[in-house]
Amino acid sequence: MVDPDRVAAVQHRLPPTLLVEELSETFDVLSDPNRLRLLTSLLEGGELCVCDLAAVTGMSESSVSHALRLLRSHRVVKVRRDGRMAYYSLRDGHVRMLLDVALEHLQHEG
Amino acid sequence: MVDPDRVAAVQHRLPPTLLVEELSETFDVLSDPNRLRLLTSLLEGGELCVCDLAAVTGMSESSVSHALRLLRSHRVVKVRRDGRMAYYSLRDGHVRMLLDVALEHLQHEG
DNA sequence: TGCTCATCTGAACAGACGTTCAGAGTAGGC
DNA sequence: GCCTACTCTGAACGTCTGTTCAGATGAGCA
Repeated sequence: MVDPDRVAAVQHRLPPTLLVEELSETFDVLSDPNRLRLLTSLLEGGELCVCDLAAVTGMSESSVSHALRLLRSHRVVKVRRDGRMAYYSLRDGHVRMLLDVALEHLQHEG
Repeated sequence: MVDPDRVAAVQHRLPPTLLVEELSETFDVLSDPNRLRLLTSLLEGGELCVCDLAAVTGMSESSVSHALRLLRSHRVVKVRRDGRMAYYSLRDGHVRMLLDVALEHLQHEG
């Protein structure tokens, strides 16, 4: 260890373990290409059913359903049931913000 | 398929495959608790060497080195060499923005 | 030249992840 | 009732990932 004082100071200002893990789970949800395609589809389409999401993204309907379940459990998307149909949409605007900032980062990467 | 017109319209407005994959990689970098701890340490500490980062986060120095390599390859952190020491710091402000938006999302989750 | 320390690296192992597959549940049309 | 269509689910399989371990590199110092 080189600078014990700074180590102790930084350590005290770290976020609690639980929060760090929740943050990592949030980013994990966005770390899959197919899930990102589902979310951008909902960004453009507003509200779409499972079978249409499968058609847009080229995924199987089963895979879409699994993915949407994960997104739902993290409160990223919400579902509206109508008969046998299930219409999914984004739950709030944070997804778009996260995508925008990440896009900016990529552009500044060179 | 329920709404072929909308499916085609949304499909045309999806980002290209390569971009989606780069986006998912960016979020993947942030999807690990230990890597997040390293980044928040750098947010607080400004510039820290590998051994101090290991002390702050409780990780092994080998694990820290592996993680920093990944962060470096994605242009999230940069390194300044001074003799046998390696001092790491954040490369730009996007990390803080991403963390802030994700935190906001968690608070609105309920 | 030797020795120590900070960092880096590759291999290997255990655990997590996303897909496919097969099947169940349910609503609507006939 | 019967059949079809949309959605959901659990198990299983291959893949990816993060850690540990052992060792290599390179800089500083005597």
